[in-house]
Amino acid sequence: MGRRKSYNRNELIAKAMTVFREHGFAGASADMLVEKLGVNRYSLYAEFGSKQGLFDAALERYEEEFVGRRFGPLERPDAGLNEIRALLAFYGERGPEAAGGLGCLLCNTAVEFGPLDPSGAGFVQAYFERLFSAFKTALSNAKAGGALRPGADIESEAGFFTSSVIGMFVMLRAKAPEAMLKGASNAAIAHLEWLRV
Amino acid sequence: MGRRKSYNRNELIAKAMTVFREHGFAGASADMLVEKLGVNRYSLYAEFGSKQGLFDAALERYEEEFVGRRFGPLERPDAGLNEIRALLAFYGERGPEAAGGLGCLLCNTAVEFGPLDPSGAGFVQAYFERLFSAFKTALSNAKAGGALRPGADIESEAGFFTSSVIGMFVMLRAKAPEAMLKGASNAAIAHLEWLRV
DNA sequence: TGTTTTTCAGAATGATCGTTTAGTTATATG
DNA sequence: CATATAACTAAACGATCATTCTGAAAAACA
Repeated sequence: MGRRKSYNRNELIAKAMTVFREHGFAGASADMLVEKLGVNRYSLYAEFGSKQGLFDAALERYEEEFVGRRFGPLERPDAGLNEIRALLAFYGERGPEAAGGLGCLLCNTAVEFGPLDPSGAGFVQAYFERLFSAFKTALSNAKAGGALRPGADIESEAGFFTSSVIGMFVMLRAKAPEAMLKGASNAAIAHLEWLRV
Repeated sequence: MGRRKSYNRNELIAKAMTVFREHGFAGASADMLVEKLGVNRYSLYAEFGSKQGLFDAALERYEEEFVGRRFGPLERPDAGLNEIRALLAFYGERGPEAAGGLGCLLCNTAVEFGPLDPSGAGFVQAYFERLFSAFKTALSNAKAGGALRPGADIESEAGFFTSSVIGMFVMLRAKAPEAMLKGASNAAIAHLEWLRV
């Protein structure tokens, strides 16, 4: 039995999420990670194998925590239009100071890497599918309960809401003017209310 | 009078746009730029001063050509809902194979740099303002001509359409499933038609 | 033809990159 | 207390980075 670890893996991943969210994968150097995570580089490589390995762990954690927290409510069997509305309102109310220009890590990664998937883990595609599916689930529930306007195309509406929230993530990331963000959320909510019968 | 240039500045910028669009700023090395632009590195630095200078020229060109081409129609004094519809249809019909997973250079840059503006030229903020303003112009024209549903909040709708197209740019960039993209465009168009009287 | 000027081709510079290494330190066990 | 083991510290490694430099080549002019 040798020297005990003076770091906690989960804490490292949590800090890494913030660094990668702010700087991207390419913009976050190993030196920066060492400094901001407060751990020596030997332990970083021992624990995660590589910078890419740490990045993958951060993406996975982000999916579980952040995406799960925000989109989980839409995935519940009893989810409906109210859950969608709460989500849209949440993002619209945040304003440019919220999350300090970080945006969504998975959305940022989608843009940074484009169609490439260096680790082959498919985090970005899974993310898109999850958002799309969450909206479809909630809309389908609303339809089954007779709460959705007849003739509403669930596939289209789900794609629409997915692209709306992704657009909001980009605006949050780049600290776009607040009027744009609030407008985006308000109009999306108005459209949602129109869908409701 | 000495040796003549064997490169054309405008051609270099056009090629640079594609390289930066695909790889981002950080992901495009000087070696890569030299190779793909077909020019020697001395000329590159002589012409643009730095990699950042070339990048800025690419952003400016992109704004003029691509953003101008797509959003220019919305900025015309006679622009209305038809121009918005054509724009949404254009992006929705492209599919994941279009533009080879490139997305929109300015949108990609917004995500890559977040709130930072290394060159201080404000290209990203100007881009957001332009998109927002273009939608506002077209919607205002429609309202003035009595073609817009009474009570429609132009600021909200403009923010909404801005976030929708930005969301589509991210989907195009990351080659998201085609159903999501088509759905996003179709629902946005349906919403636009609902706004029309 | 020689000279001057500009661009090209390739190498070099100093710094940074991701990752590994070697010596030291801290811990548990016998 | 001595030993073995694991983590820490700091440096090093080989490669890449953006930018500059140097000699060669190409062009126009006298």
